[in-house]
Amino acid sequence: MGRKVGITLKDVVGAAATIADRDGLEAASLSAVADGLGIKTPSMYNHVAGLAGLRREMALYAAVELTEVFSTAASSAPPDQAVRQIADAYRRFAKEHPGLYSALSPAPRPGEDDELYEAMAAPVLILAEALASLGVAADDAIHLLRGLRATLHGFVDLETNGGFGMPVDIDTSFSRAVDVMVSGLLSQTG
Amino acid sequence: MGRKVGITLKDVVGAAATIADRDGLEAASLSAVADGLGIKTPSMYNHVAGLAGLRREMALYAAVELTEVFSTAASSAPPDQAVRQIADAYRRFAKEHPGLYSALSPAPRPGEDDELYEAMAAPVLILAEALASLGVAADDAIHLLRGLRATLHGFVDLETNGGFGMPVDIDTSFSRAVDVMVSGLLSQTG
DNA sequence: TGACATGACTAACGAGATTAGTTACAATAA
DNA sequence: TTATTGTAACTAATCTCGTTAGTCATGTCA
Repeated sequence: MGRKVGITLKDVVGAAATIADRDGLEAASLSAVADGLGIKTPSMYNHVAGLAGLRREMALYAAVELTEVFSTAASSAPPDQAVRQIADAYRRFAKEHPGLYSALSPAPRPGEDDELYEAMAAPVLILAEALASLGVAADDAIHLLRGLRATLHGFVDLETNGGFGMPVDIDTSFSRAVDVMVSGLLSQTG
Repeated sequence: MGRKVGITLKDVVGAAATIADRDGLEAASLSAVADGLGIKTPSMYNHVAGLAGLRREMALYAAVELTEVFSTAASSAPPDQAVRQIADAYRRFAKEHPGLYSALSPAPRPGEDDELYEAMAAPVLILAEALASLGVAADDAIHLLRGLRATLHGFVDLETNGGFGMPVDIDTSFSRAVDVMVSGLLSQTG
């Protein structure tokens, strides 16, 4: 007993992410993750602050990953295509990592967890920059950013939770929704 | 013992909704609802099929309520204002009944629960009619309906889960998002 | 070499969901 | 009126999880 197995926080979050992406966030319980790592449930407390702590680490990891995904998408395209590239990357991330994606909600209240708050703000800032490069007026920026975020999040959330019943091509629906939102933004701001 | 208290399914769902709207869907556990009704947890099984059954009844109730809210909103305005009225009513419902609203997700897979499926389709149909009255082409109807649903759902979900950090007027953001989506729809379809 | 921090462990408890079996009451049929 | 039956409450017991407390082996470092 007491054998050190050499488990790192990365291992813990990785195992949790794997379970969550396969079976849903709820399935990534302390006991399931411990099982996956080959340790007993109470030993999880040597790595994370209980279930809430595990969820927090998953959210942090998800935010960092999403930031990188956004960053790659934004820089791999001409500025006028950045928003669309980010939108596609967002949806791809959510579909490939549904468990991690759902770990991003709810967001911490301001002042509750600054590190996580910053990490979750990062991808939003990248999207904001991409919008700015399209010529969105600074005055309207926050409103339009919110609208676009709502459309992106709402779409992938409905999609992964079975909200779209009709067997009509969903890729097309997404592309159209992003087009409507982006072109709508521009026509409003001139 | 064995006293009949005269609890109806309506009572059960009502008590669950009250708890869920106040403390979140998770808080509406079988034991918490039983407590609220003054009965023991196992007696809940005389009214609903376990926790999953309770959630299902809550979703059904929420869908019926939302349908009525949509119906009222759609008929209390000229056709060209119906979509906006529905959008506002949608957000109001989600903010007044956050627990019930979150009970609407996930949706049942087709064939899994026809009654619930139909009930949840009803408000979507009302929104579809309102869109049709704006002159959206039938060909595009499904894509555009999905886009609008995504924006509405994403907005209220982000709002209630603390996703909007900035202290900038959220009513305005919502109104702008709906405007963008609706006018975008129209310009795309000609 | 010995003290200490780390990270595993066992034991124990509480909350919640669930199942099985029991019982009181009300309505209805003989 | 009385016997029967269904409803809806109950207790008892079990399982899974999360959590805390306390223990112990191992590697590091003075």
